[in-house]
Amino acid sequence: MKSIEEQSRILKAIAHPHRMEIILRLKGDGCNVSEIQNSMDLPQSTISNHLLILKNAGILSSRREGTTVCYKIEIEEIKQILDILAGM
Amino acid sequence: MKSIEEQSRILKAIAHPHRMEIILRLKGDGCNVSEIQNSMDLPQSTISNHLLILKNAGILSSRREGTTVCYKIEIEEIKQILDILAGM
DNA sequence: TCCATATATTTCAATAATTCGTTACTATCG
DNA sequence: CGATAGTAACGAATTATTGAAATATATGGA
Repeated sequence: MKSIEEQSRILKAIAHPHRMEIILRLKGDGCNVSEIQNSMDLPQSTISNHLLILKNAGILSSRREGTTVCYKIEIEEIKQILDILAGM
Repeated sequence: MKSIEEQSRILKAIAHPHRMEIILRLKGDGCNVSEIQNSMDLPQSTISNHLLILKNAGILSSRREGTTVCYKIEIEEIKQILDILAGM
């Protein structure tokens, strides 16, 4: 069971419009960075930065697949939280 | 259905250890500010500021009861989200 | 009205987050 | 090996958040 500090670090990582969009995209099939970039009108470095923040928070993992990198949601509960928010 | 921006504004308001503790206290019976202050070792102005942030986000409402002020959680979903986090 | 208690507001310094251009790395292909 | 595509890291400018002291306001009672 995580401490309040850990819980709030996770929440803070999600609590940003761009990062929420990124997670929503990863919830479906989308996986590599280019796809995310193409669907969001932001510079590559900005997307990469947000991905790193989510990864450092333990929310995403990444693995290289040849020349691209595939990101994936590691914490199931994150999806539940986004679902609750989406239904508000 | 709220926009991503609105959703992230709500999340951002919760995503702070002090504010999460405040919400946890309000989930139970606790209600007025002094009780919260006494159970958390923080200056009054700090608590008051956090309460304001939560109120501005629409998460809490307040009503005066004589000399004290009673706060209450207005968004049920917030409790669900905290429950999910607590179970992680 | 004056006081004591409860809560809110203002304000400021310190710190942290955000964005994005540029540069560096990594893997594949010819 | 050199070129190219995908991604990460660096660094600087801007903006947001945090915590707390000082101050203000509200309420009820003497």
